[in-house]
Amino acid sequence: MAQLALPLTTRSSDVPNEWLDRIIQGDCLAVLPQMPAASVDLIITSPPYADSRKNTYGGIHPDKYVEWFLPISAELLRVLKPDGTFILNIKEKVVDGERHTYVIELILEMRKQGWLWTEEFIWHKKNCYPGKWPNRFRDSWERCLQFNKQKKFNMYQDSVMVPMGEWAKSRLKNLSETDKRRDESKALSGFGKNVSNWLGRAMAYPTNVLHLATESSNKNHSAAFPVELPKWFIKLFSQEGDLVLDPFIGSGTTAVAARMLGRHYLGIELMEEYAKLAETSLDSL
Amino acid sequence: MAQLALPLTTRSSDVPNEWLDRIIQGDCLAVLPQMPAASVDLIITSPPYADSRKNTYGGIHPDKYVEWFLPISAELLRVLKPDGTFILNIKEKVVDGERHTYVIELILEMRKQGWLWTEEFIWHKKNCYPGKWPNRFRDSWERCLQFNKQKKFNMYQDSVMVPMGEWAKSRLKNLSETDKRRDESKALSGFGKNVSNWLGRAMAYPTNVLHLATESSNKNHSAAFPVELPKWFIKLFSQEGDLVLDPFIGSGTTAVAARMLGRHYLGIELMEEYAKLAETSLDSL
DNA sequence: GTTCCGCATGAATCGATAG
DNA sequence: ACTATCGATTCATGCGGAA
Repeated sequence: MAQLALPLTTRSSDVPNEWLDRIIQGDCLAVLPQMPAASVDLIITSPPYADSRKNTYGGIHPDKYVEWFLPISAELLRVLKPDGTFILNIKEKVVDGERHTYVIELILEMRKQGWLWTEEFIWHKKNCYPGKWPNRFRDSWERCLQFNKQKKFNMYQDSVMVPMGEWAKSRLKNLSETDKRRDESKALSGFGKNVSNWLGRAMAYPTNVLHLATESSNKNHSAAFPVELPKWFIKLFSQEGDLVLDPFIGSGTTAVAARMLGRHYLGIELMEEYAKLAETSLDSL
Repeated sequence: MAQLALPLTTRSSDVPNEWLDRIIQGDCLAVLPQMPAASVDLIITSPPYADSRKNTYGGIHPDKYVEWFLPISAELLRVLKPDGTFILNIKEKVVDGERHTYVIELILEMRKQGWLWTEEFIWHKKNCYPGKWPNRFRDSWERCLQFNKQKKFNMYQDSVMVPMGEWAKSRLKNLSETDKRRDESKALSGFGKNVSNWLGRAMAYPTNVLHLATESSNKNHSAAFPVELPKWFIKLFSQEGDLVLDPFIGSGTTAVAARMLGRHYLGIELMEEYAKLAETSLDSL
């Protein structure tokens, strides 16, 4: 098991150590029922894609996807804290010339389980998979579905603010260098509320569209899910010391992101090969 | 009625003149049944959004949206040619803290009518509505759902190719995310305006994500969507002389786009005020 | 002519207030 | 309690006037 290397500022008080900072090799449907209820602050995962090829690992047939996932989402609902969030990264495959409906059917069924479908973020993959088809362009986006247990949940918007566009740029450009230095030092020393307010105007809250390139470096894992994606959601929906769960951790991206941000993690992975890969990724941090 | 001003190279041979290049004021559910079957090459529309407020025009209650739209989509299926395409621009509202499910329910019901859900394009609205809320970011995207009658349909991919020169160049530099997106959108929307600038550059096919700003200022009545949006789909799914239908034409954006591209149009609009506005827009072309 | 800057303007959403 | 209306919040864009 990977051991905790980076210091963490706080600990989730109500979760036994055995559920913290580990990669557990096994079927999440067998592991999750052993976890205490309401113990996880954030769940983020990218489950195996639907695949009609029979012999592919993790390939769930599109027609069976909803019934395969529902028992898992039921367990996730149980282990999530009331004010926690579940982010599901998913995209429907093209089957027989059509977008398959398993994702939208899953949303409807999860709502029946008690999940609230709070939001749908778009991950725009700037360097998407190349290719050309006669009746279709390259698919350059995926859904990041946000589910919650309650209308009130933890959200730390300030942690993901981004630089503003044109307006702030031109305003900042007009400041002389001295002004900038003076303002900066003022803000740092805690004085000059006006100035720090003003500097704060250079930052804006993001929208529900994320622009991230996929990572091509890691050829071992098929799902090219960039570490920036879980990092963004972890910053947005958890605090240091919180517990982040990924029931399909694959090569460990979510755990790496969590550790980099000082959060506890729990990763579950069915395939031994991937579970080992995840531990290796964590050890090299 | 608006008269045809720009020359058209060809004409749809099998559609009576009375259905060509007109804005018809009336309820599309009353007008469409009078149209010949299989007469339209492309349908593109942005129907009234769901709205729970009683006194708003066009406000369909979210819970009634699917049953309101299905009779219309049935007629659209009838009038569309077998190799034609239907583009539906739509987005779900937030109701009681959740994304409402009427859009995804509509997809499932339209498939039962015989529509194929071929693709889902994302329209990324660069200038989305401002605002701040404790549990939600600004919504900066809408769905453009593509439906077809057959797996084989007309698609003219070359007509929407984009230059990759500028985009590739900016990738090498360390531009901000906003700058990168701006360059990309400049390439998309600039096509057709400054074609000479792009001559000799490498061209690439676009993806299923469109970056376009909404048009707000200096228009008496705000156009629902930017004219570049219907233009893009009209170029992609029709040829000169084809017939483009918009059953909720509003201020006439789709008709303007069609005429600019040498396609026939038919616009239907319930509100007299908007129907007149659409004719005015067309006359000023 | 250019470039720069100020300003109004949105297919929104939440929370409080009022019936 | 439950529903309808209103005010506050917020930022990318493009126009028009000014340097």
